Amino acid sequence: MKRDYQLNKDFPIQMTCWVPSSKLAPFHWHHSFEIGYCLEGEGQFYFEDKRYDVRAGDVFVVGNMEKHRAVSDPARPSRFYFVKFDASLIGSADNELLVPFLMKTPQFVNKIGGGLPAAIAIGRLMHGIWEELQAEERAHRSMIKGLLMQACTRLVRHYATALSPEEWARSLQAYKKLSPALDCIHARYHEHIQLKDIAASLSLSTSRTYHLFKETMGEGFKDYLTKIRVHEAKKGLADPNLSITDIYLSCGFQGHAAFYRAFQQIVGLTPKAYRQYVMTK
DNA sequence: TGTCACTACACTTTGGCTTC
DNA sequence: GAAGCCAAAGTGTAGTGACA
Repeated sequence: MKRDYQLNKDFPIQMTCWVPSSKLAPFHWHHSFEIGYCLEGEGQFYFEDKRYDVRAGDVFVVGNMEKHRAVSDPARPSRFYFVKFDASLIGSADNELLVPFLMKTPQFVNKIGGGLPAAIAIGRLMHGIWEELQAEERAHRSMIKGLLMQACTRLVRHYATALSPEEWARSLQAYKKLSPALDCIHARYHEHIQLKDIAASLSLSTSRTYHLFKETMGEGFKDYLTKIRVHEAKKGLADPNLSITDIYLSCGFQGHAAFYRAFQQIVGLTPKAYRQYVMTK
């Protein structure tokens, strides 16, 4: 099934049933949060430098802008439910539910093994969301939101033991504080924005903003901004009618050299090679 | 149009320190 | 503990040219 990363602003949730290729694809990422549930088969799931074996029943937690990719075992291809959603969908009700998606420490384990109670419960909830999305019965959006919040609550309870209450509260507080800056970046990535602009939106110094950003997001401002721009460029490259020049200019890159370097560094392919890769899929 | 290479310079990042 | 200030180091970008 084709993966489309555009979420409906009206109801920002999307679910797909996906079979990863047996060939290792380039890393991808998105602004939305994501929960994956392996229905069957085997394979591997990669997050930057982390690698997890995949079995039926496993649950995977993907934070926003977290680079990830999956590969199927050729003999036993894996099949997943993936639900993507915007933070606004559940954050407006209870910000604490977002914390498992914001944990960026190297010790964080993205996988919840299939036999664990949290994975079993989340698997049931994912089936429920899928059925609601297929049936589209009256008030299905409320039902889906409820199921998603239950799934996030299971994640919160599962991961609660990984952090002390103080660390948990600090993580949440930092995200709340940084939230206007993240909104600003996502609204203005195509402009020539700088750290000082983000600092201004938070009424903090650039130095303090840098430290806050790094602590909360696990990476620097520039890296985060470049990832968003490359992500948008990838979407543009999927359209053969757009020239590469138009694409990089519309994504906020000031010149072709900067674009090519950033794209190759993050995706591992040149823009042209990536376009060919997408067209042959 | 796409890619690569180079330089100068602006900007970001980092760490230490101070203040509140 | 949170936040700001500062300076040095590191990094990225703009601009340009060459080549396929």
